[in-house]
Amino acid sequence: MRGVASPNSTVSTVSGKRSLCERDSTSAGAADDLDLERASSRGLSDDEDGGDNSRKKLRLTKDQSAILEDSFKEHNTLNPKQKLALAKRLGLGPRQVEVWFQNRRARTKLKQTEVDCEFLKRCCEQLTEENRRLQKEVQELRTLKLSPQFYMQMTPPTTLTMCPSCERVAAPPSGPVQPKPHPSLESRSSIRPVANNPWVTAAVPIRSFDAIHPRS
DNA sequence: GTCTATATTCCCTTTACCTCA
DNA sequence: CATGAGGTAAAGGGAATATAG
Repeated sequence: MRGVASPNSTVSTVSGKRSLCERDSTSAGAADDLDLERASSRGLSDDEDGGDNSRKKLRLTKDQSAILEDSFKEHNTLNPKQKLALAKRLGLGPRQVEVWFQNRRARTKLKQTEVDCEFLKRCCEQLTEENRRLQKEVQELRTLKLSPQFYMQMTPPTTLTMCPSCERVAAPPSGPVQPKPHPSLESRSSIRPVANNPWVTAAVPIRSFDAIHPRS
């Protein structure tokens, strides 16, 4: 929910939206020395100094940053009262405090996105490795099946029932145990029988992992 | 009860400034 | 000293929400 604060917001930030340029007088206090310091270090030219609408990049002091951080830890959004109190305490404008919180939330989000990204990357790596291992296993089994000895011992081909939507194999019809069918299959009749003949599957081209993911 | 205008806040993107290697 | 990269304060715009008339 947005705009939580607006109902009892008797305090308006002068021009409604934006304009930090017109900082309220309270902001002059603590940042005074800082501003002076910066002004001197930047060597402001005389012509743009006076009625400037140029941005002044304010660097928050360590104390200000620490207080803001503490406040952010408590609650990452502010209601108008809290904002005003904090602004007063810091000697900043309410809009500055608001903007700081917005930027802080953005930083938090960015960091979280990075963490999530790392996590997904690791998941992907693990799955890739698992896939590689399974491919190898399939290859080995196929080699085994192709040997004459295996062929002689083979039972007659059976059929599997596969769910057309999720492609899950339901159950071998002639198996000793009849597991419960896939729930979605109970009311469906479009069941596609899949041959379990080893020679049939061979017709499906199985690309090796390296073929799919060529390495440079 | 519905509509509309206004105010406020939020998020996202961009810009501008500052610091540091 | 100049410069480019990275960090971040601030601006601008759009969307959502609340409220008053």
